[in-house]
Amino acid sequence: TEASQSSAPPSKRLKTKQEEGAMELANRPKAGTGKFTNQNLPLGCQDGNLWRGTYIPSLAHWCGGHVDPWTIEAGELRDAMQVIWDEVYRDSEVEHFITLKGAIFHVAKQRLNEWRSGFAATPLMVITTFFIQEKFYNSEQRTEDNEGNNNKTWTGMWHSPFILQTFASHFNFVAGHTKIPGLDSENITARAALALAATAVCRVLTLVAQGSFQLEEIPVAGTVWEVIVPDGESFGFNIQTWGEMTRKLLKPITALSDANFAKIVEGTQCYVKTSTKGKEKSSTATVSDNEDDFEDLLEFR
DNA sequence: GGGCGCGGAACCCGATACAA
DNA sequence: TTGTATCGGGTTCCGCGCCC
Repeated sequence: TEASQSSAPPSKRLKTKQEEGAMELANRPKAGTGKFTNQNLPLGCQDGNLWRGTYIPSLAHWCGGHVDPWTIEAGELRDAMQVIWDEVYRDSEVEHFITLKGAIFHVAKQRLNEWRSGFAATPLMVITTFFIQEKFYNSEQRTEDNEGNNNKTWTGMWHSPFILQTFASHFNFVAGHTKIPGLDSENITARAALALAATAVCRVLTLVAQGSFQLEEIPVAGTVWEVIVPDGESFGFNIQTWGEMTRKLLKPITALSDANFAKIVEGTQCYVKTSTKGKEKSSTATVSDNEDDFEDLLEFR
């Protein structure tokens, strides 16, 4: 499988011990909170770290594939969950029919929310690091780049380390995903994830251009920086503000040849965490300076 | 090498904020 | 109100360095 050949399997934290307290809880949300938790999942599905180590990555892998990740219809998501479930737990005793009201659906959606919020958080961190390292933050340049929502400025975006690093966080999240024949998962190419990554970077640069992105130095031992972004729908990473951008980007990304897309993925590999050896320090040291000569969104060289 | 301790990443959950 | 997304931080575990 492609997973087994990946040179960088960032082996999710392994759960060696079995869940002690997960014994006999009813398939019902915890009293009071009304929220499902892992404890409500079918007994045994977390054994061997299958749930977090395989099931969730496989689901995110599917979500990052070719569909608009903002608008996956619940029924369609459920169906995909079911197919993945049947495959991941094929050899174990754990059978389950997933329902829209059940624990699996809700807990998995929670994990998917965190998957998507990772797209929002990564470029914040990356670009913050960039500003600090390059000491750009206090210069006036940050307001000169009023690229905003202008798609023209996004030509050749595959070269941007910001986007590649953000894209890489997707591969870190889905590490451990397994082959799901029922979803043709081997041919899923993370195009939606790239669209999300590009959108997320665009969001942060837009915040910077708007002056909505504040860096504050926290006076403690050592130097700690805090990123401050205002609350509110227009500043967040959500479908209302960024769904359209994602959809627009998804079109040309979908139209890319497999070969060219593979080149992009290859470009992310230096940012994908490796397991043990050759632990690449994912610094931003390779920020390039040739951002001016992009001609076409789809250009490759 | 093997045990130990530390630092930090990953995972998860409850609280909170926000939307329907 | 109920339902959903996000935040903050507690807990667990990994990986590394240190000492024996």
